Amino acid sequence: MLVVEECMTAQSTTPERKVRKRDADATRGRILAAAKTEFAKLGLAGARVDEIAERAGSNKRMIYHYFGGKEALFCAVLEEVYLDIRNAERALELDALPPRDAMERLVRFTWDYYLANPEFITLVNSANLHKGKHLEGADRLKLRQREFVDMVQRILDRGVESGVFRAGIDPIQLNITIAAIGYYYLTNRHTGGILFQRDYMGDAALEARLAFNIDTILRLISSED
Amino acid sequence: MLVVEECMTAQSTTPERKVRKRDADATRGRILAAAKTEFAKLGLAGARVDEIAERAGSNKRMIYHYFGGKEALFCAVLEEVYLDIRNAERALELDALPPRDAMERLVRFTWDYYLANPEFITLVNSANLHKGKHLEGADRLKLRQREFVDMVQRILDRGVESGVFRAGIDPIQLNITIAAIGYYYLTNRHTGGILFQRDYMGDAALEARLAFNIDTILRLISSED
DNA sequence: CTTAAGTAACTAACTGGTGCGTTACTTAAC
DNA sequence: GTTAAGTAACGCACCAGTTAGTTACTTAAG
Repeated sequence: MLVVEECMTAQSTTPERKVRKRDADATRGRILAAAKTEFAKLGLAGARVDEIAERAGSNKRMIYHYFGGKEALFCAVLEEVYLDIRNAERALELDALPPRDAMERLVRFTWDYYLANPEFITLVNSANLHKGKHLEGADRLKLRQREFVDMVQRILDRGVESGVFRAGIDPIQLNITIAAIGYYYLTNRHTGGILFQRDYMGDAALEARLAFNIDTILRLISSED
Repeated sequence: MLVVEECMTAQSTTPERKVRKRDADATRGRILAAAKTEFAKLGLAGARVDEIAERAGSNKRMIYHYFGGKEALFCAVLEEVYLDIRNAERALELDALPPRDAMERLVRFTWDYYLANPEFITLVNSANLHKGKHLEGADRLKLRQREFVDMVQRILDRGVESGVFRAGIDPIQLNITIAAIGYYYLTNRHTGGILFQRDYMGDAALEARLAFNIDTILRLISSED
């Protein structure tokens, strides 16, 4: 009710105020993690700011304090998950491997990463539903992306030089294809499982799909059969 | 078309009440079409029932009358768009083509269909965000899906028999891969355009991608280079 | 008359965002 | 070292605008 009950009892009234030890970075981090989970599960429109606050063990006010609003929080989540995957790819150090091994390792890694981080896929889908506008300001990410394409280009060049790959393959098209064959299978795992009516996410099915993907990519780039 | 025939000034009392000529099927169809557009653009949670009603030139009560609710309407939209694509594939009559031509035609068709019907992709993404539960009752669709897989199997068999395809290719894996390489490119066109920083949806880019996709599939299934 | 199609007004619950006060920590003057 | 002033972190309660779903009613059609 709107009954005004102030003025009196100025001090010492508020009985059960839970106060957390202060740690700005930790709170910010918990909010970001909770937002990642929530946005991944329900999308931007479906996610609830109250729910994110509660999951974070914080409150709504802090979300607005640290991030400015729901959409800005979504931007922060998106940039984080994209940087995470690009950093993980970089950590593979594929330049140190023979070209064929490097490529197979990249296909395997991409698949494993999607499988271990399903939020990434749904978050990217949500970003694209909103025409990518939440990613437009992420300049650091664009740089990382370019570095990644360059790395794939180097692998291709080494493979052509050593005769195992054919020449003229566009690293971006290859990149997109490597991502596509894993991403599609996993992003559509629910509708796929229903429509194809066969084991879709069991160990055997996942193993078979990965093998098919590796085969697809190697046949695409190999210089001979 | 959406011609609205108003019964002008029927009784002089309520001055501006627009009354539509009665046509249950047409109204149902307009609601379904409006819902398709709206769900595709904003997702299940982002779509607004009021907006769908307005776009349909109808009102909210009719949505509850014909479909029962927002989620049931989403189910109806989903089943419709899936049946549409499966019917279009069937209409290709690929059984009448030589196996290599049939496969190339299927890759082209899949790409063209996604390009011409971008709602299909975002609707499928939304369905999967909700774990596919809105598709579970669509039994007619499961049958169509199986027929489609069988057709791809027949093409593969004919190709093996005539020596142009290698043996042992799983039609479902192939199917998924054909869809994947087109779907991924288009569903992630916004983030892809931003991150790769090059022409992504221009005519030249689309043509190049289609060519790459055809090449990928033919290399995957061909018996020789 | 009866039935089904159609419409507008309504409501209860929700939701993103804020106002405003409180508490912990830092800093600097004395 | 003590303390007062300043600042950032935090929390509760609330609002104003939505939103899915409903009720009550009107009207076309057979």
